[in-house]
Amino acid sequence: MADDIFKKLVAHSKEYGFVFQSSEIYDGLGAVYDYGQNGVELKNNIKKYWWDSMVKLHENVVGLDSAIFMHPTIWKASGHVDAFNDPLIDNKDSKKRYRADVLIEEALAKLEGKMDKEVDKAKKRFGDSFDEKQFRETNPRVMANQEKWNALHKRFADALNDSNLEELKQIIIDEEVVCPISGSKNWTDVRQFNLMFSTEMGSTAEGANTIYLRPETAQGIFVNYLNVQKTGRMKLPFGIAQIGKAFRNEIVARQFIFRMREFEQMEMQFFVKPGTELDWFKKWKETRISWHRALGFGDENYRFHEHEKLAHYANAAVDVEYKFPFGFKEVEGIHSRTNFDLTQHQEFSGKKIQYFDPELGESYVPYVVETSIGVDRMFLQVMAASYFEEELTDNKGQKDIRVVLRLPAALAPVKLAVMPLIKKDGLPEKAREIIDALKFDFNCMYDEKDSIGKRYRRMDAIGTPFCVTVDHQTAEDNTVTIRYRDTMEQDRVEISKLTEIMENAVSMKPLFAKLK
RNA sequence: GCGGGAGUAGCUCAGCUGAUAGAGCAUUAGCCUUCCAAGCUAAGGGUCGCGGGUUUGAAUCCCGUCUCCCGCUCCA
Repeated sequence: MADDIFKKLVAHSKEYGFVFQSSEIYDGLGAVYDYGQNGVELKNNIKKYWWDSMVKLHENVVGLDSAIFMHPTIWKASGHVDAFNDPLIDNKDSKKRYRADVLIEEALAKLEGKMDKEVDKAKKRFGDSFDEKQFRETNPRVMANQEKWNALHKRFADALNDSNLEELKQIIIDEEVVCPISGSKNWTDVRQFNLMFSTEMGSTAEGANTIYLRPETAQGIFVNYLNVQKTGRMKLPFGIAQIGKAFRNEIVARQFIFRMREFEQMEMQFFVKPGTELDWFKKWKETRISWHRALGFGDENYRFHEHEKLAHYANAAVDVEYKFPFGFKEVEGIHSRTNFDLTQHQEFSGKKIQYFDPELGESYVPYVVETSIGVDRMFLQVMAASYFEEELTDNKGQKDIRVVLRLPAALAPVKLAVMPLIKKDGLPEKAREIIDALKFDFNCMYDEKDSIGKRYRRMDAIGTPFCVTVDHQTAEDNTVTIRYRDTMEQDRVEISKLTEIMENAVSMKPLFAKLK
């Protein structure tokens, strides 16, 4: 049932130019998607709603746009390099997963065991006069094993050094390593499980450095903390907001645009005095939920999910979850990140990252409260919340399904469609005149093809909140009809009033008024 | 990653056990003019995901591969 709606939503997103699979004509690229002509408008509007609510509405929050490429040491400091960087291999029979390097180390240990056994035996035989070093260097069986060990060890070290995964697998095959559970040698390829994408910077092979595509935008804010604080003369508490792309090489990326390998984040890091972070955490929690609720998708569809297990950097964490067709899922996270990140960067960079508190007369590393929302998840949430299939009955008693995207007007990709009732008698020209007057302020669309009812439905499908129709009366008194997407009702209004009507209707101000 | 299902026109799908690729909607052009889809006429659009194999002949059978969906697993 719910699944059905989700499928329809995916199909609708494609059919009406919201979301396309990346590289579709080449069979697609896993978990990467493109935004189409309507999708990009909706996405931009979502970003604007967030950006303005953060940066414009808060005197002490400023923006930033940091680069995707960053110094590789940043990811050591943040913990991303060590956190998840192992060569893994699966046994196809037991379906158990092992670290390939550990399996090889065990093979090495086995050889060591063999040699030790020989040594022990000899020790017993010769007693006190036994010279272990000499024995090891002369006994043919020990020497053979030592040679094997040396060769294997070198091969292993080289493979690790070059991150040569094929070689690691070959070692496991050559050493006839078996799975302790299934006892089989039926292995998958060795895969490097690193959530970060890497690339080379520098055009010559010798001079090239491995750098990573950022797996989160937050670090770009932390490393610019001093720049912004000093040049902006910012006083604690203050925040830095950023919207940008991040990349994660997910093992399992699923559910349409919910979990993608390339995605966009809207993050705000709020720097506070140590000891006050939990109060601010609470405050931002309320602010953020009110931002979601202001869109009018129903308060009951949102809930908080408090984290019990906390990440290494956090002392409090909560998710804002929305009731998707496939269940309650996270759209935003609010985390109290303590002073972990700034302290780490202070250590790794050797630069002091502190704030001089004029009240206390002393310096400290600020604590951080983060709000982090996925643009793409938010996009999916808005689509899911707006998609309706309405059953209508026309005056002949015929049943009919109307697909309508009840997008908040401020977010709608197209704000206004202007169309001539029929495409002659000067009506098209008049319609274009109206568009020319409005197109700089509102995203408008012209349509003259097919019956007026059909054109209204097309606009419903992409969530256009208003349709203006030019008819024969327009030439007489300069009025048009304006038809509302949600009620399907219409009013007759003067052309000269359209700008004002539209301005009020598509403004984000009413949304902002509801924010805490 | 494992298991299951799927991939045929822009969308939704039909095409049974091998023999010249279909429908509805959508699109384009023309006619008609009518404020809530489905009026008339015509047209365009698919080497049936891709590669290989079996066969006189493959959308259909076999193998591989890619992508999507569901479940499990993994992870923040």
